[in-house]
Parts: sequence; C-alpha cells; structure tokens
Amino acid sequence: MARWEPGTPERLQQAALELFGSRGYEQTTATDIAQSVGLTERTFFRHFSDKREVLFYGQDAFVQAFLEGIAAAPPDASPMELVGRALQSAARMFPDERRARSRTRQLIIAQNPALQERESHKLAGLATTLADALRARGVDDLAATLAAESAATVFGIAFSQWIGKGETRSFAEIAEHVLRELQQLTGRPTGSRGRR
Amino acid sequence: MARWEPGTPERLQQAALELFGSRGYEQTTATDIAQSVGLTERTFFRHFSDKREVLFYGQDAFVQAFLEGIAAAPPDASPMELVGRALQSAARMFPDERRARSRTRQLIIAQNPALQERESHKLAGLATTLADALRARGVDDLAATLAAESAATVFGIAFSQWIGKGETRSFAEIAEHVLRELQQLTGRPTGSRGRR
DNA sequence: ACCGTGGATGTCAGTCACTGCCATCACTTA
DNA sequence: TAAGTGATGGCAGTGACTGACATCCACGGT
Repeated sequence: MARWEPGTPERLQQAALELFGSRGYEQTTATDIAQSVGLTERTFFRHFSDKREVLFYGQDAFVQAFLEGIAAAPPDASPMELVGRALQSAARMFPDERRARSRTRQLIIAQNPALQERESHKLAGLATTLADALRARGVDDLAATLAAESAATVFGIAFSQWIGKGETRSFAEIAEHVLRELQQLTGRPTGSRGRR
Repeated sequence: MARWEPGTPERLQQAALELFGSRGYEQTTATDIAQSVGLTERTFFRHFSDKREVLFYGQDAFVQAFLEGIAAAPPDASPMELVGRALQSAARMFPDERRARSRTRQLIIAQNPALQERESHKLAGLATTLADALRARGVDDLAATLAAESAATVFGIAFSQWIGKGETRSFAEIAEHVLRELQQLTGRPTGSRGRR
C-alpha cells in the first residue's frame, strides 16, 4: 500500500482539464484544481512550476520520440531526411485515439493567450533540442538550426491539421504531406520568376 | 504646453531597460520602473498590458516593414520570393546603429525564461500575420502558412546572428544568406540517399 | 473670462499566482 | 527501535495585475 495515491500529477492534470473545460482557464484557480483532488495549492505548485504547465505535462515524451527517430537514422542521412524520420517517429505519439482528447485540450489553449504563449515556447524548445541533436551528429551549425526549425514548423502545422474538424488522415500521413509541400515550396529557384 | 510629458511609454521603456540591465528583470518591480520616471504602477499598466511588454514596445513597426515588402512585390511573385522581399524590407529596421541597443536588450531577454517565452510568441505572431497577408494575395493556404513560418524562422536566425559577437555583416546580407541556405537545405530530393 | 468635456493620471482595495520556511506523518532502513 | 526520507499541509509574504472612483487641467466653445 502506498502512503499516498500514486500518479498525483496525472490526477491534477485530469482535474485541471475538466475544470478548464467547464469554467474556463482564468476562472479556475490553482486552489480549485488542487482541492478537487483532495490536495492543497502548495502541493499543486510542487508538481508544476506553473499553473499553465499542468496542461503541458507529459510533453517530454514526444520530444523523446523525435530524438529517437534521429538516433535510429543511418549515419549518412541528410539533414532533411533526419527531419522526416524524426517526424515519423513522433507520429506514433499521436494515434487516432488521442485525437478527441487533443482537440478538447487545444480548445482550451485557443481561448487563452497565456497558454498559446506557452505553446509557442514549447515548440521553440523542441526546435533547439532537435538542433542540438543534429549538431551532435556532425551536421553543420546553420543547417542544423534550419532543419530543426523546419521540423518544428512542419510538426506544428501537421498537428493543427490533424486536430482539424473533419480530418481523418493519420498524423503520419499529414506530416509527410506537409513536409513534401515545404520542400516543394522552398526548393529553388530563388530567382525572380516563380512557378504558378 | 502639454499637460503631461509626452512619450510616456518610451520613457517607461527606457527606464525599464536601464533597471533591468542593472538590477535584473525579476529584481525590478513595475512600481520601480514607474517611480523612476515619476509615475505610478497603475499608470505603467495602462500603457503596457504586461510587465514584459515594456521590452517589446515598438515591435509593430518591423512587422509593418515585413508587410510592406509583401505589398510592394509584383503580383506574380512566388511565395518564396515574397518571403525574400519581406525580409529585405524588414532589414531596414535593423541598421547597424541599432546593433548595440539590440544586443543589450537581448542580454536581458536571454536571462529570463518568461521573456524568452514572450519573444517566441511574438515570432509566432509574426508568422500568422504574414500568412494572412499571403493568403490575402491568393496564395494557397498551406503554402502561405509554410512560407510565412519560413520567413519567421529565417528572421529569427538572422537576427540572432546579427546580434552575435564579432558579427559585422548587415542584417540584409545575413538574412539573404540564411534564406539561401534554407532553400538549399530543404530543396529536394527527399529520397533515401541524401548528399553529404 | 467662463464652463464643460475628455484624456491621462492618482488612489485604493482586492484577487491570485507563486515562494520560503517549518511542521507533520507514515513508511523504510539500519 | 531510532533515525531517515519523501510527499504533504499550513502559513505568511511578495508582486503582478484589475476594477472602481476621484482628480486635474489643457482645450474648445460660448
């Protein structure tokens, strides 16, 4: 027997999700969340550095998935190939069963600038983490930064499409499509006359 | 004679910059800033929605510069050409004289996660603004989003390089170089064998 | 010269996020 | 059995931010 119920952060997150969903983020205090699972505000802040962080708990997992995709790639893979592999590896963190939950979570974030800000920052953090991993593989500094940022961009767009109303394609499909489009778009020529 | 000294937000910003630089961001209260220019905390928050915002006051100007670059482009310009023009147009907001000030400002931001978060969010906001402008020109939705994100990415990287120690190239030069590199990097082939 | 209006400011009380410090309370280990 | 440990509670305090209301004086009109 454990002295305390296990999975405290998970229970807090679940409670927060429900309260934010019904009352709204700003109308829910940290105390509300804590009390709804029989804990105190003080304990809430021992598990989360921030009130916002409760919504982002567990995100490290998919950052890891990106990194594993890179680690598993052959040594001679080009930067963009690494991006593709990282994306496909991350895709397994977004099975169709998670769509519904992701949607409701995203609804909450969409209604609060402070949460959107945190989300932007997490995406930026992903990019710098990936850039480090690429550099560690010997990829040139600028190329690593650009490839990592591209990965984060594609991920962000793919995710919002995956969440989108009526969308049925898998995350992996969407991500691949967006990545292809990026490559087609940014591919040279830079020159004056672009193709229609 | 004006009833109050004009340029209140500018004076507050200047004071904030100095206080943040000497004492540090967290060790400086909004009251400190306001009092140092003879105002009250309440007035500070009438000019800035946030304590952080005082550091980002005036940023709208260079977002405008991006938009003007897009507006001035020929109607048949490709998305990536629009990105290039937006970047070059924005470059005029970063003359060499501003380097020193930008550097000290960036030092402050680098020492505070909350400020970095705001910065990430501003960059994300730039991307969505640019995407809207591209869509308004008839650019396809996904292409517009990707191009806009690319512009923001290139801008971010170029800016940090421009600020970098010992850097002497102009912002325009750097931005062009980074953009070229992005095009070379993301250009196809996607295929399995990448080039060394 | 007088009046009224409006925009920028001041005052004040209040809420809430977040922190530091110390106590508690089992359960574990020596 | 005694000391150790990890998660929690209690509490006081700071600082960011808000809403409501008062003030103040240049300015335009009369």
